[in-house]
Amino acid sequence: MTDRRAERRAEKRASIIAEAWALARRDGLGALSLHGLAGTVGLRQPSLYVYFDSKLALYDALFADGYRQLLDFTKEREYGGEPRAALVRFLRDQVEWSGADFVRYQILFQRSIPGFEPSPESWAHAVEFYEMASAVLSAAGLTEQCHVDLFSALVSGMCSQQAANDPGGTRWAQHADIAVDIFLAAAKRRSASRAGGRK
Amino acid sequence: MTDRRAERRAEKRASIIAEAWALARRDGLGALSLHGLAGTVGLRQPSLYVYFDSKLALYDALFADGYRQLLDFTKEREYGGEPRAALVRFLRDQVEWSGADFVRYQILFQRSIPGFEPSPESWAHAVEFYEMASAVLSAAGLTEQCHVDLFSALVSGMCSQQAANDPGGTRWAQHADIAVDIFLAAAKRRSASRAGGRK
DNA sequence: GTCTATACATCGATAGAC
DNA sequence: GTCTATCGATGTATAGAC
Repeated sequence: MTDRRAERRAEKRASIIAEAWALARRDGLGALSLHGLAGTVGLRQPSLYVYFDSKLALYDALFADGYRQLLDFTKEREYGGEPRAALVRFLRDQVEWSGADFVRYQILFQRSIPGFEPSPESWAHAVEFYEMASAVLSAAGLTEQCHVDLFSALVSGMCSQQAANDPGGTRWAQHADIAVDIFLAAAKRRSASRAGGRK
Repeated sequence: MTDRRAERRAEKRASIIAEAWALARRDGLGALSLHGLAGTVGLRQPSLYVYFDSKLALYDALFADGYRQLLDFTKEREYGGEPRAALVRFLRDQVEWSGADFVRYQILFQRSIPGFEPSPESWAHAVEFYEMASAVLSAAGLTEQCHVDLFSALVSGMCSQQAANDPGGTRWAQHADIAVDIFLAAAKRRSASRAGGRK
């Protein structure tokens, strides 16, 4: 009985979040208002406080939901198998996923809302994702810290350019294989030069 | 006479812009308000309209001022001389410069203010900068379009990580030389494989 | 859980006196 | 060029009835 009630409540909360995404995509993340959001879900603005403690709590819910989407997306694909090919697919998928929704990218990876700081519970999702990502990198032989840092920066840059300049497209995603080649060659050279350093 | 008046006016405008930077750094770019800004420069809020047509015009002035700073910074350094070393210096300087001021990075390279679009005059500064930057790249032998795109994405990613996660530091800037090595090696391999393609 | 009503603050922008 | 005064809209949040 109480389960049923909690379930209804969770469904409604989810529908509010879904509308918040739509509204933010239309007007901009920073222009999101509780009045406007309430209107689109058939409520009055004060009723939103039944589901969210504050506006920042709503942003936090969006943040958590965005990472939840990213984790689902990443898990349902398999990045096992041949490591180099897996890394290429991973990179391309990440860049395309970022380009699919600019405001989602914005709230997950940019700090654009004054005063918003993700809660520890929401951060936990982010941490889980970064652990999955680094596993894919190291499986392909990208283990040197500086190479990992640079590759991460490259992923970040490709994603931001894709999201900002070619949303929904593949202008940067299409270079995934070349990007991986470049870095794996560097990693190989590095280990070779270390092995040959005795001469 | 009129020169004198125009000069005074320009000075005051510049001081308002300087205070706007300080305020945005303190409260966040999106939290900047004309009331607050007027207070810090010893004016009442309506008086700001003597210097800026609207709030978006103020953001546009910040955008133009930020690129002006970037152009000055880039021009006063010389990126002539040995091309590889020049590219390394260029990359390191750009990343450090981005990390020196997060809100400046934010307004120049991210789209975080709903409704703000730089004016054509302000965009001209941006274009001038990108022409300088691509000259440094091509001098070092980075001419393949996909390599240029990927290197640009890498610069963007290093700058954003530096600005967001280690402002004022060198955690990403210090990898400039390795980053350049990686890309120049790729460019060299590419041209070599093309030359040997006849076999 | 949803509503009405409202408090209370802030904001951008304009009008008009000086 | 700066001011006072004010408009009008918007915004978050709370109190209390149902």
